[in-house]
Amino acid sequence: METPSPSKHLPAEERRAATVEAVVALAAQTNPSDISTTAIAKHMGVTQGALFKHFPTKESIIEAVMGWVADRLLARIDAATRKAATPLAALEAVFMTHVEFVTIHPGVPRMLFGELQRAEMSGPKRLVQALIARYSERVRALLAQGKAAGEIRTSVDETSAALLFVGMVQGLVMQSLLAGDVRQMSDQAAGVFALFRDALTGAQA
Amino acid sequence: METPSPSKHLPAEERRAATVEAVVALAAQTNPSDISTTAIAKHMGVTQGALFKHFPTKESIIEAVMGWVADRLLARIDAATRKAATPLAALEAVFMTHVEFVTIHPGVPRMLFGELQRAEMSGPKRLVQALIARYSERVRALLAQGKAAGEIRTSVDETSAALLFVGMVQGLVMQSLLAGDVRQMSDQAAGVFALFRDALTGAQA
DNA sequence: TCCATAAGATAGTAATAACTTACTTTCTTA
DNA sequence: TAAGAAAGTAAGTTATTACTATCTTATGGA
Repeated sequence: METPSPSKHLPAEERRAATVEAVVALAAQTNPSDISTTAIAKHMGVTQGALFKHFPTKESIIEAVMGWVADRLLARIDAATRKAATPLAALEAVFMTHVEFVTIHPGVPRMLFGELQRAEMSGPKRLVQALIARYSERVRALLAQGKAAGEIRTSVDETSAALLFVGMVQGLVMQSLLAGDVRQMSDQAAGVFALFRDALTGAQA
Repeated sequence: METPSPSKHLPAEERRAATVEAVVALAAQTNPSDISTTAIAKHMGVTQGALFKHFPTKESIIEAVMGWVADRLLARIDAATRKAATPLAALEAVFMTHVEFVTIHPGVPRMLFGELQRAEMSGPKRLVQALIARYSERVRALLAQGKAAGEIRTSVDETSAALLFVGMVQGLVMQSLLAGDVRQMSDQAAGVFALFRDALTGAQA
């Protein structure tokens, strides 16, 4: 379970990074809401108190994790967008990239959702809201470009389509939770996106 | 916050029902994972220990809540199905009924999702899995009927469409969490379902 | 080589969790 | 109307939580 454990002492920056990765790894197996600081520390092969040499609070750890997620996910989908030939192809690439990301880090969507439904406005929650806002903005932009390029019907409501887009990911995540297995996601993703594309382009009966 | 409080002593059956309703009410405002037995009891105007006169464990309380949800939700969507003229109309009625249910009980989908991502196979989790299985089965049956009636393209993959269906609800729930307001859901629901219908029927460009 | 400091270990703290025990109040009914 | 059962209270228990104070060890530069 523990990391290969390089040396016992790590410079602060690396220890912080290792902490974030430990949380992401734990979230893949455990309910995010009962990831304790003790569990994080044990996963890193370090005592619990040591964590607080690098983070003032547990919340700041979660905040770092959310920042990590936002950076990585947005970078990936931006890269996917750049490589795509058309807006519609970009939407598909973004979707597949997102699904792949979730497949690699199955705990991430659970953590995002968990933070979102927190009642009080915490630092982590703010980061998640910002991430989703930026993500939706990109999806909407691609939808608009697709309309301009004549790839997408102009009658399509962009707000609804963007919501449907993120809903598809949520649906796949839920399905993987039901099956207790994350690998099938990629297969199902193609079929689901095909339906989405039909809705956008106007499918043939 | 507390219930109008009828009398201090309630027969066991009513107390159990009141407990379930208290949890559902609390989940609307609080993160389900930190609904304590103390909070439940306080919301009912009763001491914490009193709960354990009626439930052996906290898990059994959650289990009762999940049973309550399954009964009510399935009854509602079955009623909606019966009233609808065609399979496609039934799908829309089921969707709108589901959204309405979530609007009335905003904490319910959070609880379901929270139980689903529990690692160990608990009693509540089993009930949620059963609920979703039965729900998906109904959706799939309507899709098949729609195909037979010529309302839905035969090329539509039923598994993907069913997944998309539940994903739509998830997406709406996430959106309501972002907005911190559940009322807009019903409005957005119509637009999202319109896209879904386009995908099923083959929309006109 | 030695020492200042960064990083970690050990062993605490108070708060809160679910659950229990011993006792009391209310309701039912013979 | 009195007795027994059902329902509730008050005050505990143990375990776990995030966090901290004190002490030890490893690392890198002069």
